[in-house]
Amino acid sequence: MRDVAARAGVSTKTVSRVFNDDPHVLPATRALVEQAMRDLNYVPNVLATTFRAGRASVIGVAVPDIVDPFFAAIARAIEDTARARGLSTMVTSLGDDPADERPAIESMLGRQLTGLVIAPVGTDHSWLQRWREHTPIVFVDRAPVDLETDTFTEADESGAYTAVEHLIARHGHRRIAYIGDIVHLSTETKRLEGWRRAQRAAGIEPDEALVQSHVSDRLAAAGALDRLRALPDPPTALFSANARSSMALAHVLRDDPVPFVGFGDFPMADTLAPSVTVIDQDPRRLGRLAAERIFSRLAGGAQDGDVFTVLDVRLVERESCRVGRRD
Amino acid sequence: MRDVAARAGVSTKTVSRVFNDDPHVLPATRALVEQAMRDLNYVPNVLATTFRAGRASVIGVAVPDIVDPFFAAIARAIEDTARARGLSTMVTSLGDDPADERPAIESMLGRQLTGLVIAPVGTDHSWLQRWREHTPIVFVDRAPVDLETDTFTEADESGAYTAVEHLIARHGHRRIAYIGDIVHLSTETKRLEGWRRAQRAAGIEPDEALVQSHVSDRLAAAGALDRLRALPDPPTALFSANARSSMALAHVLRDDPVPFVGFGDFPMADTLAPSVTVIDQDPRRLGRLAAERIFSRLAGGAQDGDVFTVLDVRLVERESCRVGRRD
DNA sequence: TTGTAGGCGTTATCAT
DNA sequence: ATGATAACGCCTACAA
Repeated sequence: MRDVAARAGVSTKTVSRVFNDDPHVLPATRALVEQAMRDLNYVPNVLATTFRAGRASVIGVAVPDIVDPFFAAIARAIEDTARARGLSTMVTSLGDDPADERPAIESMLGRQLTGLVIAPVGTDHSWLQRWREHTPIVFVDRAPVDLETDTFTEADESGAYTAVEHLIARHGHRRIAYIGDIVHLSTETKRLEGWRRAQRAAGIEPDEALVQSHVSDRLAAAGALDRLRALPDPPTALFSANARSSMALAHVLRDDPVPFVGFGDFPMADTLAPSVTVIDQDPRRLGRLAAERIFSRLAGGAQDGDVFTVLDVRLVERESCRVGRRD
Repeated sequence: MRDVAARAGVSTKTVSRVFNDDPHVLPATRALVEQAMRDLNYVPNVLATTFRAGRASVIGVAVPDIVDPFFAAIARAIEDTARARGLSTMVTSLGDDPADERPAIESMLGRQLTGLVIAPVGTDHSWLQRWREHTPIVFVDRAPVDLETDTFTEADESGAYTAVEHLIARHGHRRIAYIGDIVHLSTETKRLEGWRRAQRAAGIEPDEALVQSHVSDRLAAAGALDRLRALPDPPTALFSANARSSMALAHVLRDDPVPFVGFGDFPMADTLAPSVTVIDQDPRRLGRLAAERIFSRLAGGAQDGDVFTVLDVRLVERESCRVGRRD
């Protein structure tokens, strides 16, 4: 910048002004500076600007796993929204272990981000309270534990209700298993509640023996199915509480289908045979809303307190809910 | 930091030393400073450190689309490798338009990254030359155009050869269509070469009428199939040159299967009916090697010039290559 | 072992 | 409309 200033015969401040489109620069001066910038192909030092501003023009995104298309879609939507405002995006995959969450997130927060979007895996978020003074923090998909902050989730309870109610009312099932993964997540507890409520509404007392959790891969899915089938009164249909479990189940059920509805769409769900009936979420919308919330906070939208927004979901009926019954 | 120094009754430099584990600090002094840091819960300003160092402790990742599991796996591997060394990762999705590539990448490079990994979509990369002086740049999956730099690709030509040779030698096909997407990518041109060579090796003259490109979604896949079927001598088998095309094709062929091998595994490929025979790549390995190359450059590994590494691929035989013939 | 001085590149403030 | 000065927080070089 100094070189540019020298070449144009002005001060560095004027160069700075030209760069920031400050109107208080004579057109002639501006042209001179711009020419000098071109000659030296000057690139402003973002690091210095950032340092001066005390804030990185970066939105942080912390999700369980960027390889999961659901979270990738959220990240992509945040990225697109951020880029439209000239910000970049920094991504972290948190992994499966709740204990790794805090250091991973704190290392992002230490960078003085413009904002942070979290889809958590942890069991406590009270430690985030002190960071909130510096950085807008928004939770997506999963609610925080022991912390109040902006949160965007999907209609977990009513979506699960819809799925289970569909199996009961439309397909006549009375024994419906619940297949889930990480029990402490708000998504899972809500969906389990929906599973219970749909049954009670139909006069069925939920049988906790039909609840299988920690189904995160195909092996676990096969194990869960074995346990269910060994029951004195085995289920005639399945409700899978998340896409990861659904994908594992779909594979295990490939040659021996069981009526089945999953929470969350996933790649090729509509191409499998049978195609999988799902509760469809909208991860892009989730990501966009989360990013926009950060910007509205920055613009002073903190006045209205924390928002807790629940997005609608809808049943996408395909084939898996009506495959021939077993037994 | 000033506050900590004041509270501990030392200079800021000593605080700095404590933070950086400088051995030249008396244990007593160290304890004093650490106590003060705790009291004030001091967090060092990464922005300032970064600025001072002139380099952000960040690895950039530019891929066509982070929602694509193949690129997400590359990004995840880079992230894991980077994090093991205390670096963060910044991700950009480049999108489909080659014209958007340069500004997207330059906005990352302006941040003085530690290194940048690119899976490009563009048609020219000569402009990257001048950035290379400041930042190690590594290409993955796809080779750069008009630029020499470290590159990690897969065995595109021989992988395609293997796939097509399998359809010819094992399944007796002589009319095998090529279904691809973006023609100018090195991956696609190499795979097309492999498609040609496998046929010539079997005494078949490749028929360019069997080449369909721009198959990026289901609609395009259906159109390509229609055109192929309208041929006087339609193909009896298909080779899909990338996972995106394969997923689209698998959907369109769902109720009317055609013998089919795809380049690149994809989610649920082994669960579809028929399950899809693919050439399996290893995106995690690609990502890890790319990240490690950046670190070895930083450590002075530039001496050995640019590397151009080609990773092996292997055929994963499933069902789709041997479904009943159409004709 | 500890402290002082100075500068990284940019921009806000206050003059002119 | 333009410029001089100082400051952001940290760390290197050097001095004590």
